[in-house]
Amino acid sequence: MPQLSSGGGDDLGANDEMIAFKDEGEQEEKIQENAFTERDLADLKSSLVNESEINQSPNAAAVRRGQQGEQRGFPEKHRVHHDGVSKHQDGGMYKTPAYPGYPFLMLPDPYLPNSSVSPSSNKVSVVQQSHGMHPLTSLLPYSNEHFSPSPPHLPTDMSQKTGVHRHQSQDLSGYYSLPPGGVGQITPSMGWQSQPVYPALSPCGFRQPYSSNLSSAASYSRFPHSLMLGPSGMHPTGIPHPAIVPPTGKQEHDQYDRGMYVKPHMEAKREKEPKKPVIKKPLNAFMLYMKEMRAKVIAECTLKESAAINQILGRRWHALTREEQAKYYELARKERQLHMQLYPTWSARDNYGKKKRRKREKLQDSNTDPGSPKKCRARFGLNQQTDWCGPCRCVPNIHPYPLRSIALLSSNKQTNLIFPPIEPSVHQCITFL
DNA sequence: AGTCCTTTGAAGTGT
DNA sequence: ACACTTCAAAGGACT
Repeated sequence: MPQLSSGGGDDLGANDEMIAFKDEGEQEEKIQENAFTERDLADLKSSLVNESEINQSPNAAAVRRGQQGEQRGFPEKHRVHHDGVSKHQDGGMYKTPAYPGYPFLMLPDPYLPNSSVSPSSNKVSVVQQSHGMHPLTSLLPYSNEHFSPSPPHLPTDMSQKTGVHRHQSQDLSGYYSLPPGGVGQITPSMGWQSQPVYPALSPCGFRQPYSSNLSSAASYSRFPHSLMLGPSGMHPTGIPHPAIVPPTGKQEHDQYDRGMYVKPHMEAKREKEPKKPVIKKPLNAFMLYMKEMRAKVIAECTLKESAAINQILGRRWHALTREEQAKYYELARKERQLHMQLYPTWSARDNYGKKKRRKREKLQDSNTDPGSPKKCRARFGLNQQTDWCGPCRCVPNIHPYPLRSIALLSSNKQTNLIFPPIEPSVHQCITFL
C-alpha cells in the first residue's frame, strides 16, 4: 500500500498489491532504470506489439483468459526488464525536473513548447487529441500542498443527487477555487474542452505547482465547482459535467470526451424529456492512470483494442514505484472527496446492478417464456413430455407443479440436474419437506 | 443498440 | 468479517 509521507491517513490502495514492491526492492529498480537503453525500449515495443498480436488472434479472448494467471506470475527476469523499461517510460513523467506538482505529461504539444517531456511526446500529443482524453482530468493538480487536510464539509443546502444548485462553500473554494467572479466569468473557453485557457505554464512546459491562489482550480478536476453546473449537471456554458452523464449514456458522454458534445438538437431533445442524469462513480487510481497513459500506449504500440491496451497498462501499473502509484491514489482520493462534496447524497448504489438487473430480467423473461422449457429440454436431450429439467427448473406440461416444489427439488444436490418424472402424489411430499 | 473484453480499485451486496 | 459482484474508462469486435 502506498503511503504518502504526508501521512494522509486515508487508505490509498490494496495492501497486497504493494507488498510485491517491498519484496522487489527499490534499489534494484533504480539500477534497472539507470541501465535502460534505447534498445530496451525497442524491445519492449516489439514485445508489446507481439503480445497484442497474439491477443488479437481469433482465439484471443480464450488465450487471454488462459494467460491471466500467467500474466500475474510474469516471469521475474522479464518482469525486471519490463519494470525497468516501464519506469523509464512512465516514470519519466515524474522525474522531469522543476515540476513538483502533479506530474501529468499527457499534455498536447501547445503546452509543451520545449518538447522535453518524453521521446514519444510528439506522437502522444497527436493521438491524444484525437483520442479525446480530457486534458483537464490529467491536469488535476497534484502536490503535497494541494493535498492538505480535508476541507470542512459543505453546508447542507446542497442539492440532492444531481448536484444541481449546489453552493460552493468558501472552504471548498479555497480547495478548488473558483475564478474570480465565479460563474459569471466562466466563458466557454474555460470549459473542459478548451485548451487555450490553461493556466500559465512554467517555462519548461508544465503547469506551475498548484497553489490555493490558482484561479479556476476546480475546473481541473473531473468534478468542478458545483456552481459551474447548470441543471442536469450541465455547465452553464452547455458543457456537461464529466461525472454526470445523460441517461442515454455512453454516446453522449463520448461526444463530450471528444470535445464535440454540444449538439443543438440533442439539447432540445433533452429539454423536452428532462431525465434524471446519471452521476458516475469517481475514478479510482488505476482508472486515472489508464486515462492518462492510454494515449501513450496507443502511440507506442499502435494498438487500438482497449482490452489489450488495458492489459499493458495493468502491467505498467504494477511496474510503477510506490511513490508513483501514490500520486494516483492521492489523486483518486481527492476525486472521491470532491465527488462526495459535490454529490453528498450520491452512492455507488445508485448505479449498482443496473446492467446485471437488465440481464437478469432478460434471462427471467426467457425462462418464463412458454417456449423456453421446450428449448431447454431439447438442449439437454430430454423427453418433452415426461422429463424434468433441473438447470432451468422447467417442468413438462404434464407435471404442472408449483415453483416451490421445483425449487426444493433443485436444491437436492443428488438430483439437481435432471429430475425423473414425478407423480402428483410425490409432489405433495416434496412441498412439505 | 447493446454487450463483451480487459485492467485495478472502491464500494456495493450476500452469506 | 469475509467473499463475491458491480462499476468506473476505453474502443474495437461481436451479436
